[in-house]
Amino acid sequence: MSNIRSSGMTKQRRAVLQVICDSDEHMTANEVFENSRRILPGISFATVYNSLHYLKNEGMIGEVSFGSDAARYDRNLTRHDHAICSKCGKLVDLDLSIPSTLIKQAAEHSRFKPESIEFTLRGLCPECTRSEDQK
Amino acid sequence: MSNIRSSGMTKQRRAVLQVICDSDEHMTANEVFENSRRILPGISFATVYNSLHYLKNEGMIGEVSFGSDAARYDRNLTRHDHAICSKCGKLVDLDLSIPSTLIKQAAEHSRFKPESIEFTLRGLCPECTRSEDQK
DNA sequence: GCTAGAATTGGAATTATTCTAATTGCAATT
DNA sequence: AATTGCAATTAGAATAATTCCAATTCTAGC
Repeated sequence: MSNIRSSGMTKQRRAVLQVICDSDEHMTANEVFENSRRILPGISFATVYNSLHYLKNEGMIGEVSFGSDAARYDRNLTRHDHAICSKCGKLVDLDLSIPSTLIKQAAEHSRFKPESIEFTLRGLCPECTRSEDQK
Repeated sequence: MSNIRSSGMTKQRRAVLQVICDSDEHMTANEVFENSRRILPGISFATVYNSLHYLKNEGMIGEVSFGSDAARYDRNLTRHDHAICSKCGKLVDLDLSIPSTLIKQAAEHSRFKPESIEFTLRGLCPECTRSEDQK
């Protein structure tokens, strides 16, 4: 039962979910913790992690990560892609239409049973491109 | 100068590079450290990280990461894609031909200056698919 | 209401990564 | 060829990220 009223939905988990749903950002676990404390002052870091894992498993939030930085969590559940700046680390969402032939190709090559697919562009964000040009 | 003989190529960095080039795996920093110690017993963990970052910047090794696990490093420098098992975490390389229209689309949407692109398939690996079926 | 078992929490421990003071090595100068 | 000053590199120590597991809280059956 992945409903907001389902039994597993404790007040801690609801607080974590609310924090993520109220933000446009891709937050780190630490940022989620800081914000969750405002709603539920006694919540522990471990519980935030438990909640993030739970909510991810229930399909209520998404997790992304790049390089060796901390993982990030967001409310965007629809399939989407990412662009990440190789200089400042800025992460933005993209909506691309991935050809079904590409998915088929990937599934065949890997012999995996596909669940989801994702495309990542690495490059310079507009701000960093500008500052590179000035050099 | 990203040459194996360039001045920045210290014995520590050479050891780290050798470890990665001698392995088929996508190793964590910890695994690289363990193996580097065999070549250069006194090397520190921090130096392994420094070396990994240096080698990555020089384009001599690749870094990938998924979810909140540790980042992984590999020798495969050619552009390639990944499939990751959502159950056991197994990571395999894929070679897909990404249509140039997709790259253009991504660059336009994000307004980023593209450097590299990557496609990720999440799903069940053949082994996990089999064990799921048996349930 | 009581009890056993399952689910959840959070303090403590572990693991991953970065910071920065100390060291090393190079190149210009004597 | 030794000396100096500077920049690059190293690695111990600190910090940050994540997980473990004992204690606690729920829940269902009696």
